[in-house]
Amino acid sequence: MTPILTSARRESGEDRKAAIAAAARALIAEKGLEGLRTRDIAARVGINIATLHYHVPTKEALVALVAESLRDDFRNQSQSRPRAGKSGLEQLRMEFDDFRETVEDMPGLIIVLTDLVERGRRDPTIGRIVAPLHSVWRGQFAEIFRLGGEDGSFRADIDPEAAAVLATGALADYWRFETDSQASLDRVFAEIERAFVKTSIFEG
Amino acid sequence: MTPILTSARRESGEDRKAAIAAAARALIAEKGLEGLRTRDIAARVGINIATLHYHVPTKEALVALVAESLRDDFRNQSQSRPRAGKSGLEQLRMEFDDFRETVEDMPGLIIVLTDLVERGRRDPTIGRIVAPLHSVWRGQFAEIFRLGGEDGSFRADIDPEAAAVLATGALADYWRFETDSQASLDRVFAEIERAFVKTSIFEG
Amino acid sequence: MTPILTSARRESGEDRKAAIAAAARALIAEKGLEGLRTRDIAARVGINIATLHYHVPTKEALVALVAESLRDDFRNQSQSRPRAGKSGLEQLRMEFDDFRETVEDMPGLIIVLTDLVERGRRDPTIGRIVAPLHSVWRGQFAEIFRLGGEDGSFRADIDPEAAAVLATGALADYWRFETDSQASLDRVFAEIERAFVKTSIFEG
Amino acid sequence: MTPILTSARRESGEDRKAAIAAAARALIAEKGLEGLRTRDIAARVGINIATLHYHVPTKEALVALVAESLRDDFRNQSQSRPRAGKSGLEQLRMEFDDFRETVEDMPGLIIVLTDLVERGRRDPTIGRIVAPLHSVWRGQFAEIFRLGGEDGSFRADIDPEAAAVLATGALADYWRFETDSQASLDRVFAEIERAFVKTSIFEG
DNA sequence: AATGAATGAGAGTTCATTCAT
DNA sequence: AATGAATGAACTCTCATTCAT
Repeated sequence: MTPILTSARRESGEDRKAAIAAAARALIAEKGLEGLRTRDIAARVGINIATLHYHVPTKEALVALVAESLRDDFRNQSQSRPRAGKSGLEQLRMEFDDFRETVEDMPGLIIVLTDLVERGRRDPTIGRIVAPLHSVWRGQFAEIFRLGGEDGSFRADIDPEAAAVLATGALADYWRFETDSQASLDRVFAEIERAFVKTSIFEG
Repeated sequence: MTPILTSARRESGEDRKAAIAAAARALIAEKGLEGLRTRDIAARVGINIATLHYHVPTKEALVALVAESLRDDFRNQSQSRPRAGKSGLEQLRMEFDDFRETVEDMPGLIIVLTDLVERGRRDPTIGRIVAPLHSVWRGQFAEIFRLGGEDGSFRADIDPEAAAVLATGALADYWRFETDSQASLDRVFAEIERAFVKTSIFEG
Repeated sequence: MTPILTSARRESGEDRKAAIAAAARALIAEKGLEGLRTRDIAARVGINIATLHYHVPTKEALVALVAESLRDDFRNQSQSRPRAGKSGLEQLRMEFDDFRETVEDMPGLIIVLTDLVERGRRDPTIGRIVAPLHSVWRGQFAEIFRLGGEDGSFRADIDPEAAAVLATGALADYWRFETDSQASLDRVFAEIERAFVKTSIFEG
Repeated sequence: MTPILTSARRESGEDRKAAIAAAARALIAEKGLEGLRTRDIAARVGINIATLHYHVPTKEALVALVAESLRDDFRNQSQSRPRAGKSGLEQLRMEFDDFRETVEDMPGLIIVLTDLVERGRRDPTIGRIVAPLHSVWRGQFAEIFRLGGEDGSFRADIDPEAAAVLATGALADYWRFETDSQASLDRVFAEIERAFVKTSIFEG
């Protein structure tokens, strides 16, 4: 993501912070938030621990930094595909594509997110940054289901918020336990579609 | 934190182990697995740390003990309601009741489970004990959906395994983020039903 | 040495003590006095730690017990060969045979002795028991050299005590570092002989 | 035990390491390797335990450090006296002087060496560092005896390696048990000389 | 902006010993 | 004579953080 090896002797504060966030994310993905050590981050960035603390004073601030970096990535991705004019079903499939892409390109991202969310339940500082992250994701699904309910691509009796819980929950759950079997991701996608798409009279 | 009065001076090994497991579960629910300290457990049980180590030699063994205690609780609950002769839909509703009951009676249980599952992904010892736990739960849903697909209470084109991912994912996801709003649990239940129940022609 | 496996439920105090001493010696030979753990001894004897403490109240007493057991073994061995009427050289060779036998039959014995001697320098209780042990051994050599000086098998100007230091030192030193090379033990024996045996005029 | 005044607040890493090694050696001499406690070393140096671990990460590394420090001291001493052009007997006497000097100036040194050698038999890491130490010492004696055998100051039939075992063994053994009586050290020296020096015909 | 050195607080674990039965 | 359970004291080691330069 951010150039790690470029660690010139004196870098601007923002560049360093970005490098630190990247290193922290990689390490969380590897060993979990629980196993995150400031020394490991410093080593990965190629700086001294004291220097790390110069840029990011406490570990809490560090986790917040990671949370922000994560949020930014999410924002960028969700804005990269134009949604305007698409039907609910089409947008749902775009979300599926996004998810698959994320799973493949940045497998760490979701692990890190899950970890932060969990911590956010105990640490309000983190909670305030991370909670929105997940609700934004779920909110996107809710919006899609609302739209699809109206444009007729989904069931008319759909409850957008509840349906979004099913969708995000399924994807997260899949991610947590199905890491290996790529095949079943398609089956989960398919089942989500069947769950919400309007059943024609002739299929019933 | 103050030693509970129930702690008689000398107890049988099994009783002590049970007390230790209970204390550990409570503490994990409070502070997370990450914040679990052997000294806190000992204090809660009302014994010396060395005594704790006498019964449970290492922290790893302790976590394994918690995992087993959790598994036993799950087993007991799932066997307490007779499922024989019920339709898929009826059984699904029984699962909902179970879940609501768990959420209300033992809120810690799911938190602890989630925490252990997460750790199980890195620690094979824990993984071996906990992974089954979640898959058993999902397996129960899969079985219900399979049955309901056949007895006509659910859609004929249902993919039981994938549907189970939706169901367990939704419940777990709900749990993780909706702790407060009791209301929406019903909406999630309802949406799950709508997602899989066979739509009559007249409703379509 | 002492039957270990015979551990019937209730044994006489003396038998138990002997078994404990034997187990302790074996363990010291394996892991050194530093690595000696009361629990290991108990396990080896097949009894509970509390039972071990019933028979031997403290670890210090245990080490003393081992020291005594060692001393008894030494006494027995030194009395097993009749020395009367032999020349100094002959008796020296008998000592060599004893040493080789000990090295082969009870390799642990010397390790344990060395360890105890070292500890005896700090712990007076042990010192009082073990110091004699080594000085008895050296005393035997001194006696032999004195005799051999008089009977003409050794140099007339030999200083028996100092010569004994050479002899015991050489054997102990050999033992400490030459564990593997059996061959050189013979060379050490030979050199000791040459060092003290009277040189005939014709050899000079 | 009270922090020594020499410990300036901030010292260079190498200085600290040297101070740590010195403190460790003193403590080993006092209480033995078995009784060596990291906390005691830190206290003696006047630093925090964590600081001790900053410089020497583990206890094993600490013992290795002590072993190296010992080796360096030995090297320095053995190079301080010019041996060139001396006869075997003269060099032997120089070794005696060295030994007496060591015994008087750094009584701890030999105790520590003995302790490390013993531990080296079980711990390969230490063994690799310490074993050479003793064999170097013995090697020096062997070299002297070889030389003296050739230059005629020692018996022609001397076995240099075996003779070296006698010499080092005697000195080490003397050290181990005669700590107090300075007198007999001279007698041991004298006996070693008589043991190997060529006997003139008239003395025989 | 950077660093080597230092630290307080605490973690899990070990061990000889004792208590109650 | 024997034991399961309990314990105090101590041990090595870890980690986020700070200080002096």
